[in-house]
Amino acid sequence: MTNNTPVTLKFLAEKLKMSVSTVSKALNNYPTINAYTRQRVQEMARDLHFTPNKSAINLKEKRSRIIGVILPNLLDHFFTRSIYGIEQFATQNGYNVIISQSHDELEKEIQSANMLLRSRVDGLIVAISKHTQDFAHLNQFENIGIPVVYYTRNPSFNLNCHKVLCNTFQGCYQATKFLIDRGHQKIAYLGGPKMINFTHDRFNGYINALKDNQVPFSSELVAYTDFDKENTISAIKNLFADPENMPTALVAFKEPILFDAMKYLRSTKHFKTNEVECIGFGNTSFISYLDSPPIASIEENPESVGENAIALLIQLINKEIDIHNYQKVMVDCKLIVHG
Amino acid sequence: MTNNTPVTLKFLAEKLKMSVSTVSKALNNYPTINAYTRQRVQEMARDLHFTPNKSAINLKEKRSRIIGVILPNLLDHFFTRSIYGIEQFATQNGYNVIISQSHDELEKEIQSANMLLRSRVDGLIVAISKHTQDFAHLNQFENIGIPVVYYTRNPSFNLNCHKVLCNTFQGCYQATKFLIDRGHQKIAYLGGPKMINFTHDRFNGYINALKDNQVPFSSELVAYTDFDKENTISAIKNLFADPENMPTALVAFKEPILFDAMKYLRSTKHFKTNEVECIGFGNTSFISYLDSPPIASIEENPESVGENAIALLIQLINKEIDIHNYQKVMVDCKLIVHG
DNA sequence: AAATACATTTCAAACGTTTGAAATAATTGG
DNA sequence: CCAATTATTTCAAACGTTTGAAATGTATTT
Repeated sequence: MTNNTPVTLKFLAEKLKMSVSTVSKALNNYPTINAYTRQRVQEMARDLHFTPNKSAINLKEKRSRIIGVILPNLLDHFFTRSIYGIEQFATQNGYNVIISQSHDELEKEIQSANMLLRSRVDGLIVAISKHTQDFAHLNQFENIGIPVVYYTRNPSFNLNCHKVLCNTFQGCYQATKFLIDRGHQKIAYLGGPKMINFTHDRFNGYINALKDNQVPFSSELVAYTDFDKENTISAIKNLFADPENMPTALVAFKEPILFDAMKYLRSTKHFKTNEVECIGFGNTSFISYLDSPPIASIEENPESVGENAIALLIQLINKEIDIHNYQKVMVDCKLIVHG
Repeated sequence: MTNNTPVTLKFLAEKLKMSVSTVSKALNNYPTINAYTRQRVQEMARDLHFTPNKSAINLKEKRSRIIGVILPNLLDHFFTRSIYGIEQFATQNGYNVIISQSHDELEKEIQSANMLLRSRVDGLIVAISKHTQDFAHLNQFENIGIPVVYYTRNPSFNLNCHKVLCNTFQGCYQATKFLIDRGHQKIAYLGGPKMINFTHDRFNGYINALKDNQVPFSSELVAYTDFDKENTISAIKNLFADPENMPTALVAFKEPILFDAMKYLRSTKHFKTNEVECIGFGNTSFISYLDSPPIASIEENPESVGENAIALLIQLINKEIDIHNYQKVMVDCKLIVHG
């Protein structure tokens, strides 16, 4: 059953007793090929299950129709959802996607970059690891004309790159404003790792919402954590340390962290009265199953961020935008108020 | 800054005034190449950022070092976790992974398959769509010698394929046994769509656990649903219809469905007394945030399923196992009891 | 000094495809 | 019926790499 001579153009040509170029042109519907010939070739190709060899075509055409994606982790909900958008858009436009996880390690990110460079991807989408300070492994791509789009996590100090970002400032501003409008004056802010660039954008959204609405700012209402539960709890303890001056609301930089915080608060007497209204970034689908859900979520639209990233990348590949005409695309967040 | 003449072997050869083959062999550490020459070549390659063109190598070596993965959906937690395992294992073994979503549609699955076939993937891992009855688009691969491994979702009636599956029978048996051991005699079973093959394996696990422990089976304790919330609730209503004969425990085929069920039950008086103990397949990380979590979860080890699939695939690619010597690998589930 | 052995480099073909130029065949017009 | 047109097919080079065979260069032996 297994056919061991591969069905190539040459093989078809021999079967049909014509030249390789005729076969090739017939399959590609060249107008100079006689209609009857074309039909014969296409029939034979179908019958023998001819499949053009992409490696050969890539070599000839100097492109791969493959887009590389490097991201920290495939378990993070944000990235999973963005990949969903990227893959879908890519397929619609005739591209394949190769995904590579850096596990938030620089060394693995470099390996992934080199692997994708060898594979001659037509473009690269990357969410950098939290340790990435040096960009040589990523700049290689642009140096040989392969466009790179940074999404979400990006080099904050380096302006010379294409970026697609959540408008996390706007999201945080909106959430804070929402809480202010509900009458809160003591809104705590629980920020994320300071090495991730958008941590600061979010903080600015918070600050600006306070300022624009004449709510006094207090540094005692601000704490930072990372993804570790212990750190989150100790941050929360600090925020809620002074019984005279308890926050009545909380904005947190990511929902899983918020859930840890809320779980802890619920375990203390303060929260039982339900006076702390919480909002986090994410909009996890599981929220509907929580007994005491956050009052709202900041939906970051990861699918849309992914789609915008690949849409921009494809424009760069097609040279509809010059590779050095650096773009910055912002995708707005949306405040989702729960039940 | 942008270098427009690509750095190829030929380019290096001209720079170094030697032949292309010397350069190639020097870079590949051929012992016949003089040590000094090798060093000169490797230095020049490094300085000029030479990157071998994989398309050319693929064409020459008749392989791509790419593995294709087709799965229904990148939002399903099971698949996301399995991809995590697949990608990691692939990278460690020098393979890239191209992922393609079928969105549970046959038409899209066929498109994905054809795309991956053209890309000349070295092997294919596939979780079929729930509508896949005909396998022509997947059989193409084996017909030209490209191995295919089915994972999780697989053609139940077709024995002639490689399979890697969760031992969902064992998982369901274990869960049911656990509930019996806790004293339950009326254990309800909420099954999934009947067109997914392992639905029946799970049911058999349930049935066998009952039988082996002399717990009477009643068909009134069994209902089926799909992923739709309304269907789940109406199934639950049926299961808990008779106040004289209420189940005291529940095994559900997937956690999100279980959560819908539990939420509904909680909204009725019966559940407030907490007499219904629930277990579902999945072990979602969010369980720790639920106020009334399931008593246990059936961990399906998706990463391990993914890893087993790709490990088998690589053995098939390397012809360590004959492509027609069809393998069936079972990955055990583990019952996780929640604190 | 010729013969032999060994080290090193180069040649040339191949992988499967595309494509402009050249060749050939078929058709038309005068 | 020959020249001019047009239609159709084939040639040949190219994409970047690998690799066995052939060629060249150098050193050793007699």
